[in-house]
Amino acid sequence: MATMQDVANLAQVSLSTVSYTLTGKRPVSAATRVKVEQAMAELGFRRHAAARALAARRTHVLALAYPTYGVALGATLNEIVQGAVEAAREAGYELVLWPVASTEPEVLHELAAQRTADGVLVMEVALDDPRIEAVESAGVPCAMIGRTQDPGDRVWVDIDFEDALTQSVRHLTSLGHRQIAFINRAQADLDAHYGPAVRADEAYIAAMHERGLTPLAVTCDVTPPAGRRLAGQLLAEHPGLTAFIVMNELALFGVASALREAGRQVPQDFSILAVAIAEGISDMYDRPLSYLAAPGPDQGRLAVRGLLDLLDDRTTHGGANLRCVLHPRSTTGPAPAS
Amino acid sequence: MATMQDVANLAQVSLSTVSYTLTGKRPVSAATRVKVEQAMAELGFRRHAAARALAARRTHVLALAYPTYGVALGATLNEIVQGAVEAAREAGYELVLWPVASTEPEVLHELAAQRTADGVLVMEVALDDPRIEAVESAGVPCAMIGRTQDPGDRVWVDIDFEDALTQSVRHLTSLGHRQIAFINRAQADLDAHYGPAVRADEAYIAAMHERGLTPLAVTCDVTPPAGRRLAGQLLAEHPGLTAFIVMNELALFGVASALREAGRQVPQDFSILAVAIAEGISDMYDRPLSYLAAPGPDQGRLAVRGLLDLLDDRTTHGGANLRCVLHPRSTTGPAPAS
DNA sequence: CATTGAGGTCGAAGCGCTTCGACGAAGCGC
DNA sequence: GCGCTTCGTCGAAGCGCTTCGACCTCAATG
Repeated sequence: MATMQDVANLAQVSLSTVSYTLTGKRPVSAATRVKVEQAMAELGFRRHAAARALAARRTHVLALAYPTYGVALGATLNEIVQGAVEAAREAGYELVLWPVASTEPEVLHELAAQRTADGVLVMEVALDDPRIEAVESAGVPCAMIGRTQDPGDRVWVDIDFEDALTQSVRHLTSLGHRQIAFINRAQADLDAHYGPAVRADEAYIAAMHERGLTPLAVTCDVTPPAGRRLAGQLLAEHPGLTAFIVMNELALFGVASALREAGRQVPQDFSILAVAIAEGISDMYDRPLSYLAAPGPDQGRLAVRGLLDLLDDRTTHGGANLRCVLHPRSTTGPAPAS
Repeated sequence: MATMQDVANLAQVSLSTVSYTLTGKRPVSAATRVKVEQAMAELGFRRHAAARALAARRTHVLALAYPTYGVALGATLNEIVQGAVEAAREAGYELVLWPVASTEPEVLHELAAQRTADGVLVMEVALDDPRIEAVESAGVPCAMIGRTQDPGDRVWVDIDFEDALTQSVRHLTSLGHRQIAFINRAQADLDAHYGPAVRADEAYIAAMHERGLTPLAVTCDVTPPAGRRLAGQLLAEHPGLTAFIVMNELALFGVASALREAGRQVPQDFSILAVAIAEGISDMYDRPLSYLAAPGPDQGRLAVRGLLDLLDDRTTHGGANLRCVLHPRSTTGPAPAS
């Protein structure tokens, strides 16, 4: 592999000049720049990442810690990753993923302490997440996707679940629905103080109460059969229901089955509104789904920007609460005349 | 952050002695070891990854390149990642994920050329995948999960789809089924020469012909509604069908809906056998699913081992074709008497 | 016309580790 | 008791970069 010295020799300039052409931290004449660039091209030169990191005290790597709990990196998470990768690349950083269970923050601490990354994005943050402390105690800056109970002046990017659920209830009530059930994530998420589940739950209940309606909030495992079973049961026990708000990627598909089996036509007899899901998921549905789009790519992008600001102490700390955009398509309609 | 010199000072030994206690590449007396370890603990010392990588010419990082096409890192891919992470950690390596579209091998080349990883695992390999060349041309060893048309003497770990489909057809025919359809991945996968889709298709057809049966192989988008639509159509057009072999994580759930809607009881009237899916998916099904378990964790583990062998030139090149294990549970049963 | 300052380049000093050669102190066979 | 190897330790030479201070040149300034 060609080193910078090789490039310098071939271009007949000094080592440092090559470095400055690359970093742009000092001016370099056009003529020299051309010589150097030709030499680099000829040798197929690439900076050695470790050497650069050591000398510059900066790795140009950002890590994204995602929990390996549950089934998989779903579509929503995937969107976040995409956004983060793009934003990082634009700034000359690489993004790497650290699959680390949220139950083993020590592993995260180890990783961070080795300084292989300049900053860490922590994903799927619980309200009292030990991982934040694990990273920060290693002296590595960190940004949250989601947020803890008290984020302080840390960098975070979250979805505005209060707004999302308020919008959902408003949309459905404006269509005349009164008995609206909310199908949340799994009970385990609620128990683990997983922010989205907790906040959505509270916001839904508040929004219903505000309108003098009786909330019906339930949790559901993130699988199609669980959704089907649960929805079937709800339909049987609450015959007056006319709409579901679903914040559960996979249960969504089971809910659709249950409605078909119960002989309910969507949206004539029944409305379904999906909350905070990726566009990709909405396309997987069998008809144009009414949904509130999760701002996945923006979450990733903003989190990276915030983290980079922190690194370069362009001090714009603080958080962003991103709103979901309502896309009313054909699974929500006027409440049936009872 | 404490450096190795700090540790050496505190322990009153030389820098190199500290290094040798850590690497074990030269003997260190028990007394010294204790002193050094105490000093390290006291200072909270951790090796600086970049410095180590530069000096040792080894980053102790393995990268896993996974394509960002499609919806997400599904359960199967997740399993592979888990296995790989574990195997890497056991060997003192870190695993990082590189989300890189398979359509932009240049990005992969760039990444590899910077030598931020000692080796690259390439996932979801197509039969003619440009990514392999992209990595190898940067002088970085690479291992495949899946394999190209001609893997040469490269390291690869694949699923034995020939065997899996043969087992599937055998299992169902031994139960008396004669009209068995095969629901493969998406047409796009077949068009992209994605190995699993291609090999499974061929193997299914061969296995059916061998038994004098007429194959019915179809492709299906990886979504529940696509599965439902397709299965519904197949049931209508081929009333004699009594079994589906499904190699499509999400379509599986749609297939189940279609059967319910067609009034077919599983397994009395109809059998479903899922192929090469993660255990996690089988648990998501609404009854004990008959399936051939994908050896996900083993794939990841073996690929990492193979790659590490390559790095340390413990020359055990070559590939491994892993078999799926049949778990006959309650979605397959004797063919209905016609 | 001397003075300043910016543009452009170079040499050298590290960054925090690994590893090589060297060296004294044991331990061994004969 | 002699050389021999092995053990345990040290000092120093890098690994391939970034960056600082220094230096030279050539306007522009008053």
